[in-house]
Amino acid sequence: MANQLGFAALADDTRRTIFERVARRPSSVGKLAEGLDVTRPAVSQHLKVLLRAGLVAQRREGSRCIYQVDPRGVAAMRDYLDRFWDRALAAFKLAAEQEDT
Amino acid sequence: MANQLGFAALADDTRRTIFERVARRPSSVGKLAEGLDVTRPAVSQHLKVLLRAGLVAQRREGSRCIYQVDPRGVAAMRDYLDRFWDRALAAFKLAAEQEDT
DNA sequence: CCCACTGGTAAGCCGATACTTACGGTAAGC
DNA sequence: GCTTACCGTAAGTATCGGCTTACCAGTGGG
Repeated sequence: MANQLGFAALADDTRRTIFERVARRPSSVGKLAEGLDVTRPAVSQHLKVLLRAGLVAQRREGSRCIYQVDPRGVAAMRDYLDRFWDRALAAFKLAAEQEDT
Repeated sequence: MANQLGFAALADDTRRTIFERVARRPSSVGKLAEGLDVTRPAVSQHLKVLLRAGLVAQRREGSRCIYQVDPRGVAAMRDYLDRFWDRALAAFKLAAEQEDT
C-alpha cells in the first residue's frame, strides 16, 4: 500500500525536506513553511501527499494542525526494501565472483 | 546520493515492476520487456534510470546485456529510512499517549 | 460582533517525464 | 559478407506533478 505512494512521496526534494523536518519535531503547517522557499499552500499539498502515503499523521491543536511522522508508513517501505536485500546481496556477490574485473 | 534518485526510481509503477523482476532473477532487456505492456526501448530507459540510481548493475554477456540488483543502492535507501525509524516510533508513541482517542 | 490567525482547496501555468516510432551500432550464425 | 538478434539513443507527443495566486472555512481574542 505504502509502496507506490511512499516512494513517490519521498521522490520530491521539497517534500522529502518537509518529511525530514517533521521527523525532527512535530510541527504546524506554518512553522514548516517558514524555512522553505515555497509558499504555505504548497507545503499543505505536500503534507497531503505524505498523509496519503501513510508517512505522516495529523492532529488538531486549537486552530493549528500539527503533523508528525507515522512510523507505520516508514516501516512499510523499509520492509519492502528488506525483501530484496538478501536476494540482492547473493546475486551481486555471485556476479562479482564470476566477473571478477 | 541514492536518496533523490532512488526514491524517484521506485516511484513509477512500471519501473518498480522491472526492478522487482530483476531482483527475482538477473535478466536481459528483452526478457524483461516480454511480460510488460510497454515496448523494449521503454524498458531500456527505465533500466537507465535504475542504473543511475544505483539500484541495478549491468554486465555484458555476448550481445545481450544482463541486469541485476545492486545491493548498495538498496542499502542506501534502507539506511535513510532507518535514520527516521527510532525517532518516528518515539514521537508516535508519545503522541498516542497524549491523544489517547 | 469583528478581525486576525491558521490551514485546506481550486484553477491555471509550466517544467518534468513516461511512452511511442524510427534509427544506428555491435555481436553471433549461415 | 550478409542477415538476424539484441540493445541503446533521438525526436516527438501527451500526461503528470509541483508551484503560484486567489478564495473559503474554522478558531480565538479584542
